[in-house]
Amino acid sequence: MVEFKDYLVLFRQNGYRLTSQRTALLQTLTDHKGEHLSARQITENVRSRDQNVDTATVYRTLELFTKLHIVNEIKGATGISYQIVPVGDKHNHIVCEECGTTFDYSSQYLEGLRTMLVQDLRFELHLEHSTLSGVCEQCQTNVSLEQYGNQRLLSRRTHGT
Amino acid sequence: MVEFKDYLVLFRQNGYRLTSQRTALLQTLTDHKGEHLSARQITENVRSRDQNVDTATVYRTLELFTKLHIVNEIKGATGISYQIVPVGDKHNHIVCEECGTTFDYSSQYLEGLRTMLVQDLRFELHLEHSTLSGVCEQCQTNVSLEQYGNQRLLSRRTHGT
DNA sequence: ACAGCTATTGCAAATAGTCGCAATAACAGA
DNA sequence: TCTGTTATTGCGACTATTTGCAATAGCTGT
Ligand SMILES: [Mn+2]
Ligand SMILES: [Mn+2]
Ligand SMILES: [Zn+2]
Ligand SMILES: [Zn+2]
Repeated sequence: MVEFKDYLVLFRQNGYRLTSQRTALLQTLTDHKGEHLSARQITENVRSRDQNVDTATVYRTLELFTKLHIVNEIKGATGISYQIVPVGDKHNHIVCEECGTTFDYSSQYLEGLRTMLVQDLRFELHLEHSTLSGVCEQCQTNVSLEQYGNQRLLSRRTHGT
Repeated sequence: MVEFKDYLVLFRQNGYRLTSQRTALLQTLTDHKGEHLSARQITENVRSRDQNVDTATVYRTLELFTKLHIVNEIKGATGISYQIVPVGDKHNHIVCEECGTTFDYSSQYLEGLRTMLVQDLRFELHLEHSTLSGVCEQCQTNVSLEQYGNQRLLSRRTHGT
């Protein structure tokens, strides 16, 4: 309650209101700091505290929180997930296209890119929440990669059993 | 038909088959090279050539093509869109969080990041298809930005009309 | 050209996510 | 504390995306 004073200020400053539903969402998200929660998981958890919050409200709230940078929207292999923005632990995500694992890495890696984009394109990159993809170390060795033009291929040769 | 020989090889090599539906998809996508098409647009266009392709097939095909890097999946402000991978014109996307515009920029900007991730984390980044977000030049000047902790806020002060 | 194997498809049913709207509840101002 | 304004919510309807399964059609080998 009193912990969310910062959020309350943030809401007020932008013309939004702090409702019981939003508080429930914040509670759920902070309780699972560091985890990647799906919309469904969030809905269920929120409902365990505030009986009948509608899914529409959850989605609308998640969208708002994302705009306000209260949460990060992460597009992993299993779909979209959310996590409260980790203060003091700014990290971004890279997803392995082979095994689907999501890895964290420091935002510092993006500083160079950020600088270049600002200089050349005047575009101010937000580096608190991005998801890039590629192939992790393990999958690079396990899998026999091949070339097709300039692109990597799937390793899988046969389907089914 | 004969143009898609490369894709046929790609399919075969990985145990996939070149069906009439996949050909229709390829046709549609190449016809709109450079554009960002929604699943709906693709479905409609595909149906104009191959009467009754089901939406399920379209989604499944799009997923396959994405895995094979035949198409890029782009998450813009209006939702998800697809485009056939542009050979010789490798570019990535940055979306403005304010106005929703999607901008293209050369993959070269990501080379530095790619090198670092390989060296430090042994993660092989795929830089043919990424979408980052931030604020474009126009919105930076138009909008009065404020600070909250370390994060940028929305500009909007009041809602409604 | 034919046969067998199995990847792929359409269909239908299930989920997930979105939207308009009238009722409600924050909140700024008195 | 009371009041007016309007952001927000729940609900129902709607659209989008996913999934299981039996029928179909690529493809490889003969
Ligand atoms: Mn994380
Ligand atoms: Mn583009
Ligand atoms: Zn992996
Ligand atoms: Zn903009």
